Amino acid sequence: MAEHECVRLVPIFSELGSEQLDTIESIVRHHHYPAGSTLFGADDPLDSLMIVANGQVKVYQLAANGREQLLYLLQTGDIDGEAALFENQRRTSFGEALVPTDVCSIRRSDFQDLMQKYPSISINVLNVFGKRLSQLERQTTSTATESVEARLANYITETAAALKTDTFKLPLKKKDLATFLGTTPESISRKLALFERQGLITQKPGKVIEINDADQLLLTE
Amino acid sequence: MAEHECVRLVPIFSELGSEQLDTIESIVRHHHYPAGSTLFGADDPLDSLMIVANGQVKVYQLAANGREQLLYLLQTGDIDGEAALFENQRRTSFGEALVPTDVCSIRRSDFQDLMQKYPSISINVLNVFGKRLSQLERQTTSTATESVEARLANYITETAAALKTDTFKLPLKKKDLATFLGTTPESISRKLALFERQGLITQKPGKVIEINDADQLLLTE
DNA sequence: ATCAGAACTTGACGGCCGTCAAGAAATTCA
DNA sequence: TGAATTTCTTGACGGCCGTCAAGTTCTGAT
Repeated sequence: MAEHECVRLVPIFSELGSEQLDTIESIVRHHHYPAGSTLFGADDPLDSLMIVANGQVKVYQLAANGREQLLYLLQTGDIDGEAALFENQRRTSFGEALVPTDVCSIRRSDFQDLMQKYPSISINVLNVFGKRLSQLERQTTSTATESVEARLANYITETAAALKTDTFKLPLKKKDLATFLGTTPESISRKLALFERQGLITQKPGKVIEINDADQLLLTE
Repeated sequence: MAEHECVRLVPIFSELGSEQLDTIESIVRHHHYPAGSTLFGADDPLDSLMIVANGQVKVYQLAANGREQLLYLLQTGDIDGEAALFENQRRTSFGEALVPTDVCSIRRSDFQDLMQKYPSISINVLNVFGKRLSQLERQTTSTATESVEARLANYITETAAALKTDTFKLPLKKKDLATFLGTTPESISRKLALFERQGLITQKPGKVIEINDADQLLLTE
């Protein structure tokens, strides 16, 4: 892995010059996790900011009743760790590598120093947090007020829109998708079968979905 | 209303000196809203950071199906406006004054200048956002995976814990509480009656609730 | 204090969807 | 490639809870 790879790839450091990136690189720690492993505790304490240098990470939260909820699917370049930024914040979520994943971490105190020194970093982090807040607000509203059918229809059209294609492969297993949408794998199977019967989508082998009628899909209640 | 009242009362400006607060005060705009009015559009554009100087504000979001979801209940000193901080962010939520409320607002560009000049502000805002993110993560998980009964029990114990008392008045009408918890007023009535029958709480006139068995309440599934 | 309107409670009913189970399909690993 | 394991699908069933309705209590304005 080339040096600087990780810090140069993260949007939150985008305004910084080469020397400043070198400084940051010197305080960053590198880690590698095989697919399926848990990024948590171990040699990576909870009070660090994590940067996904390469790979994919699922971020879960555990509910009181033992169920888990998929909160985020982090991609290369994404960061995680609200917990890294403040004291007295108990982390209740945990990450799991979906594929072999490289991660860089910066300790809380180091990162706070950086933010003091380079205000642009804080502002960039604020942007990230703001987007995440908006996303979570929509997700909360959605799971609280809409049917499973509507949530799934919405997820499909949003994913297609993000990928700018009508035919795409679901990036998650049904079980993960279920915990993300606040439902069960069985319900997802059923609803997809329903959409297909209605002619709204076509299911192909390998979790591939083709959208036939995006407009009608969005009208699903 | 005394000058400086609003900027001096907000935690995000807590590290600043008196002169700096004067500077900020000069770019702040003051507003007053009677109880029940909507803080939105009108003379207050969407691209401002809002500070609740005095009063209470409900922040709602509208779902695709027309239902509304109560996201936050802002108190004096709280801020709102992720939307204020980035471009290209469509606001989907709206605020409503619960009681007569004073609000100060700072325009996005002004606030961004402030953050560049005084890094402590960004860091304080990050703290606020981080807490809000954590709260929303828990709320999402809760509405997605737990029963109405468990969510209500949890809300009651949390509210009591926050107020450090076992007897307290519900701060919201049942309808608002319902949209906050992702349920209906009828279900809340029923579940409270159930808790009372189980001896876990006692309901008194005026939306006052007394908790008799907090431990058992938390075990509700 | 009185009264109108809002908020709340309670019952009956029905549908959505979660659970359990069993068989089919797909993926992984040797 | 072939077998073992995981994932997925489909059916049957039941319970939670949302909806509608009607009666009651609460609240606030005159």
